[in-house]
Amino acid sequence: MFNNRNMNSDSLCDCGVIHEDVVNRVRKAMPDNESLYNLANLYKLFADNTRLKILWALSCETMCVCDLAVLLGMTKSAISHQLKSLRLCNFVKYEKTGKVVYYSLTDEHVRNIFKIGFEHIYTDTEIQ
Amino acid sequence: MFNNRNMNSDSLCDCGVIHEDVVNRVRKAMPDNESLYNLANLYKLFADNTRLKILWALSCETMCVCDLAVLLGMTKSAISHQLKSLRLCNFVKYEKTGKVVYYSLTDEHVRNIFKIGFEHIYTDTEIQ
DNA sequence: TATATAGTTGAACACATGTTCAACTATATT
DNA sequence: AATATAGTTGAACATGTGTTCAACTATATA
Repeated sequence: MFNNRNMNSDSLCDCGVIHEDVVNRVRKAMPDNESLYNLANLYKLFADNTRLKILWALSCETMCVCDLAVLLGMTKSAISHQLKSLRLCNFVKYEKTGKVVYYSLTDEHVRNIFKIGFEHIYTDTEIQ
Repeated sequence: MFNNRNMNSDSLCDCGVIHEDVVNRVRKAMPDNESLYNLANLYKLFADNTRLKILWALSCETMCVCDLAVLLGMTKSAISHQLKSLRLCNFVKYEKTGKVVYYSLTDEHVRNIFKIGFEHIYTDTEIQ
């Protein structure tokens, strides 16, 4: 996770600029590279089936690692690795009680992102 | 893009269920696999730096492939490949005028998704 | 103290994917 | 008709990344 591909910033490009004014205006309007990098990393967390299911499950109820493993039919190890990514980005928090670690969502952001995502899916493709 | 990893659905898991009632409730509340799969694919489009920049640029102005290539310092080929993915998911539309192909956003969904994303980034990490 | 279970971790592996390259189409210009 | 430019496409390549496996820690129980 969280790796950039090489962006070749001092760029010789294989084309003449068609609309230099447009390019200049947009260049000024673009967020800085760090913000865009962080934003891409945020979406990466939702871009994997396993993590997406974990997030959805936690948006329903607090669950321990075993619960999630059984729900998704995967090993505790696989789940734990993904939970680590989600923890590092502040999407989930956890609480240890005896041997069991309970995970839950940190805040409402995840639910909001789900909502917006579903809106797109169900607006233009099937159904409509 | 758009490949699923093996989900091992008829699962022997290496753990006993801790809270079977929780698992059952959540299982019922989960969207069907196809919806989650589509949702993950949607977020994948935002999860790459190049595509993210293209989308942001197009959220500012209509641009041709050359404009985008110069803006991002990449080859037309690289840009074109990414635009194809964005087209297939109905995020961008295009119009050909002579030799030039102009791309723009299909609707407001992209801007909405950006907005929600930035909200998360600037709420819990840096700043405050 | 010995054993069992919940969970984490790092390395290895296999697969997914973004970029490059070369060849191609389509339109415009000479 | 020949040439130049905008853009697309498929294959090859290199890199990124999710899962597995084995070893480990921590807590609870016998």
